Amino acid sequence: MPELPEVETIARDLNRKVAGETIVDFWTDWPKVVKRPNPTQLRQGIKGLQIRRVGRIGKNVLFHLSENKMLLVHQKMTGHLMVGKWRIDKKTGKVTPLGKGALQEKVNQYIHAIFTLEKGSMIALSDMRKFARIAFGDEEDILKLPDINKLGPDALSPKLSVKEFKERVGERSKAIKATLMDPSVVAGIGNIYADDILWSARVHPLKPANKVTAKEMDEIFEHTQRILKRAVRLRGTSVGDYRDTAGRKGRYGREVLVYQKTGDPCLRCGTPIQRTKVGQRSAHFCPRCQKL
DNA sequence: AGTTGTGTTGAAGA
DNA sequence: ATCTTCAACACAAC
Repeated sequence: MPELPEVETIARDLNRKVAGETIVDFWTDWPKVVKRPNPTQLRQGIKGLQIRRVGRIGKNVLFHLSENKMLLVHQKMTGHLMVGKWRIDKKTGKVTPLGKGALQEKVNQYIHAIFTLEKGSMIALSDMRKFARIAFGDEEDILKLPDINKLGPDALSPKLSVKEFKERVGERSKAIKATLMDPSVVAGIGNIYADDILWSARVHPLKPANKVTAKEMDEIFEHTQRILKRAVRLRGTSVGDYRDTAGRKGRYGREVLVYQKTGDPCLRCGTPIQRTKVGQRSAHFCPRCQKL
């Protein structure tokens, strides 16, 4: 479940580990993972390009490459990029991690794409549910893709003011939780953090966004910043199968406030946490603290 | 053994 | 236009 803090962690790790390296090969056993152009063209086009820098916009990982090329990876629900070494059996498509450690864990074994680097290490995409997508091309074309172009401001962008946040979020009539999670409104907030943010701000997840008071909106903005930054420091959440580039878990999961804590006492008032549906996603909240 | 739920988000349907 | 539902896919838990 890579949300903003998880993607940020991965992008930073990658920048530290592979910036300056040259890509010499690409392999996949799941052609659909390459959204554009196609696996063959990606393989040919990316050979010999150097990774200049790795960054992030919303939940997209962006590799800035030489010759003004760009590689975009969206990890979607269960995807995560790792750096290490693997043996690829090209006949059976079986990928085996070399060496011991976290990369041996089952959750890290659903590898469907690998970029080989000049010095022998690899960037691998493990994705159990195969929702992740890769795009490659000229930087200007990649940045024009709706994946990037349609995104609202990044939730942690220093340029995002309370005023703009209020204007964008407050004009929607759908539930505040669904609005916070809508990437075209604000980019980066997913289910886990939306639940924790709304609990912290004491706002009911089903309250229509345009009915949220100015004061509540201030609280939501404040807690969005605070919680996401804290989660970045803790290297994200691993409730399910998220792992960092070393295949290791994040630590925010240990201190989740309400997400998936149905029946547990509210940390403020002790009332059991309830679970409901917003859209077709679960939402967890305290029926006493969080007002409609 | 079948049903239900799981992070995302685009596209289709209303 | 705007909101809701579904689909992509695999697996664990009940």
